[in-house]
Amino acid sequence: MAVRLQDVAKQAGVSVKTVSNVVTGHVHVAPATRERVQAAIDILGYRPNLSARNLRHGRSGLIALALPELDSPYFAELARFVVQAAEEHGLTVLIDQTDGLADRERLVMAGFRSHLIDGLIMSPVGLGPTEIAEHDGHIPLVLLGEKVGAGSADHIAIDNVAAAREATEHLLALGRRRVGVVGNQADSPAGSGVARLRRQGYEQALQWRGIAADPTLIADVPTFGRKQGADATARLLDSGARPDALFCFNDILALGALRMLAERGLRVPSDVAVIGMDDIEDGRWSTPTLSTIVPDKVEIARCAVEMLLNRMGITGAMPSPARDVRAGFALVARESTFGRT
Amino acid sequence: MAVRLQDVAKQAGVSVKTVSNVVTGHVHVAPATRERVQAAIDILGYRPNLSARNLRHGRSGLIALALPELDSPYFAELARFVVQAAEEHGLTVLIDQTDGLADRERLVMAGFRSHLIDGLIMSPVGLGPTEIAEHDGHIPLVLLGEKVGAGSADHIAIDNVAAAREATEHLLALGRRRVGVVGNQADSPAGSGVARLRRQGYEQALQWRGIAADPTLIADVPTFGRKQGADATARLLDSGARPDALFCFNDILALGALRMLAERGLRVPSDVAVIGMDDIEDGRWSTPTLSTIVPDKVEIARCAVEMLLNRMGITGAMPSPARDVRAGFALVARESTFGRT
DNA sequence: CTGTTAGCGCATTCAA
DNA sequence: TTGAATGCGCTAACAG
Repeated sequence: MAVRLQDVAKQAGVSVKTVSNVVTGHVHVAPATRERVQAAIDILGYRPNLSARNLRHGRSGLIALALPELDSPYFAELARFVVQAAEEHGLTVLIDQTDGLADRERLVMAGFRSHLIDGLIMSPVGLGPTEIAEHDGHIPLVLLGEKVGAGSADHIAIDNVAAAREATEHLLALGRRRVGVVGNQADSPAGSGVARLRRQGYEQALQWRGIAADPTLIADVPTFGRKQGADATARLLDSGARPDALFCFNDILALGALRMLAERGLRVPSDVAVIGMDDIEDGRWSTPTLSTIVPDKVEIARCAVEMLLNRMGITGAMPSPARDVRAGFALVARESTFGRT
Repeated sequence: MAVRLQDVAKQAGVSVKTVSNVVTGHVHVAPATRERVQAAIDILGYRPNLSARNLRHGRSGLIALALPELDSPYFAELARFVVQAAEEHGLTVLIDQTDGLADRERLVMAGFRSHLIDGLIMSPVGLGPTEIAEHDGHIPLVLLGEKVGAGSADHIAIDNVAAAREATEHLLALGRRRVGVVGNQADSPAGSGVARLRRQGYEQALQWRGIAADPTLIADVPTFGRKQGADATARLLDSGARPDALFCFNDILALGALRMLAERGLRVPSDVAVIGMDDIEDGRWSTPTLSTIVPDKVEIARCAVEMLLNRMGITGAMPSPARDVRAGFALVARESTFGRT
C-alpha cells in the first residue's frame, strides 16, 4: 500500500540513498539520475513519510499554539499572525483550545504531545504564576499575555499597566471625570491577571490627575465577552453611578457596552465615551467606531515564534535566561471618544 | 538526553515491553511491577516519543483544517467547533491558512504533510471543481462550503441556494421591492462558488414573486470583508439604484453595509433593511442587531470530523461513494429587518 | 557522485 | 505476565 523510498529506488534502479538525495535536494545528484528518480516518484506517487523523517531528525517542525478560544477576535487575529510567522520559518502550527481551563493548560504544558511538537506558545488564563514556574523546560515555551513569575519560559506582551493608563488618561483628557470600568475581575483564580494589570493602569491614571477612585464605577465580569460587557454596563447604568465614560478592558466588552448604551438611548461619545483594548477588526466598523489600544500583534506573533526558534536551537545546552519582551502599542481615537454624537 | 523506554526499563529492572505495557495500558501488568515502572517513569521524566509511535502505528492522530482565514469570524467559529469535535475523537487539529490562494490549497491537497496527517478538512476557495476532482484519495478529504464536482471527497454545507432564497424572501415579505445584493462575484476563478449559489437563490426568490431582476441593484466585491461591504454599499447608494433592502452574502459584508448606511444617515431597517448570512457573534451585538441566516456550525463541524473518521477507518478498501450532506440552517430576524427605526 | 548499513523510539510479533 | 528480537521509513555515516 504505502510507497516507500525503497520502492522508488527499485523502480528507478538506484539506491535508497540516491532517492533520498533527490527528495531532500541536499546533495548533488547527476541530472540524468535525478530525472530517472523523479519519474519513478511520479509513477509510484511516492510521498515521504514525515513521521519517519521526524523520528530520524529528532524534530517535527510542529509547534503548538495554546489559546483560550479560537473564536475570540483578538485570539483569532493573533493566531493568524502566529501561523503566518511560523510558516515563514517552515513551521506548522497546531492549535490547542484550552477554554481558559487550568486543567487543559496544565495538560498542554506537561507535554502530552511530547516529541511531536518542538515548541509551545501559550496564552495562559487558568494557570497561576506558581504553576507556570514549575515548567521544567522539557520543551521551549513562550508565554503570551499576562506577565507571569520567572521561570524557564520567555514572555512577550504589551505593558498592560501603561496601556490601560493611557486609555484612561485619554478619557480624562477629554474632560471626563466619572470613568467607569467594565471588565474588572475580583481576585478569582481565572483570568485575574490581565484584569488586575489593567485595573492598576486605570488607577494610576486617576491618581496622577488627583481624582479619587470610586468603587461604584467598577463593574466586574466573569469572562471577557460581548454579553458580559453589555451586562456589566447595564449594572453600571442602573446603579446610579452615572459614568460619563467607560474604559472597557477589551474590545468585545466594549462592543457589548456600546450595544447596551444604544439600547438605553445614551449617545456615544457625548453622553458616555467608550474605549476598549485590542483593536479587533469589528471595532473599526461598528457604529460608532471604537477607540482602542492597538497592540502590535504582528510583532507579538513574530517575536514569539522567533524566541521559540531560538530556544529550539539551543538544544538543552546553556539555558540562557528567560527573556521578557514588551511589545509596542498605540492608542487610536475613533468615534466612540471623538465622534460628534 | 532523551529518555527512552529502554532507560525506564533499565531503571525499573524490567524489560522494554513491560514499560510499554504500563505506558499504553493495553495489557495487564502485575500491580507491583506497574508501580515500580511508574516510579521509574516519574524519576526519569519519561515522555513517550509520539513520532516514533506514529511511525510504528501508521497514523498520527493529526488532522489538518485548511481555511482561507483564521481571523474571519465565520471560519474562526467553525474552527473552534472542528477543534472541539476532533478532540472528542482523540484527534488533534493542525491549521493550514490558505488565504484563499489556489497555490496553497493545491499544496495542502497534494499532501505535502504526507503521512503526518490522517485526514484533511478543507474549505476551498481558490481551487475549481475540476482541480478538486483530481484529488487522488491518498488521504481522506472532507470539503466544506461550496459544493464541488464529484470526486473522492465527502462534502458538507448548507443549501446555499435555498438559504439565499429564504433571506431574500424575508426581505420581500417585508414589502421591500428593491432588494440590493452586496457580495456578488463576477465569474472570477476565486471565490465565485458560494457567491454564485447565493446569487441564484436571490434570483429565484425574485422570480417566484414575479419581480424583475434589476442588474443595477447588484454590487460586486473582490473579497468578503467589512470594508468591501461598505464600499459596495456606497457604490449602490451613489449609483441611484435606490435599494430599500440589502441582501449581503455574508455577515461581515453586512456589518460593513450597516456602517456605510449609518454614515450616509440612512436608517435601518426603515430606510433600508439589511440581512446577512453566517450568524457570526458580532451580528448579535451590533447596532442594529443583524438579521441573518444561521448555519448549524456545530453540525457542520461534527459531521465533517465524523465523515473523515469514517474514511480513515476504511483503510483504502471499499471506497464507498462520496457523501454529500446538507447541514441545517435557519433564518433569524433581528433589528436590521424588524427593528423600529 | 552513488551504494550499504545502522539506528531514531516504539509496538509487536513470538517465546518463555 | 514478561522478555528478546524485528521492523515501521527515513537519513546520516561511511565506504566505494
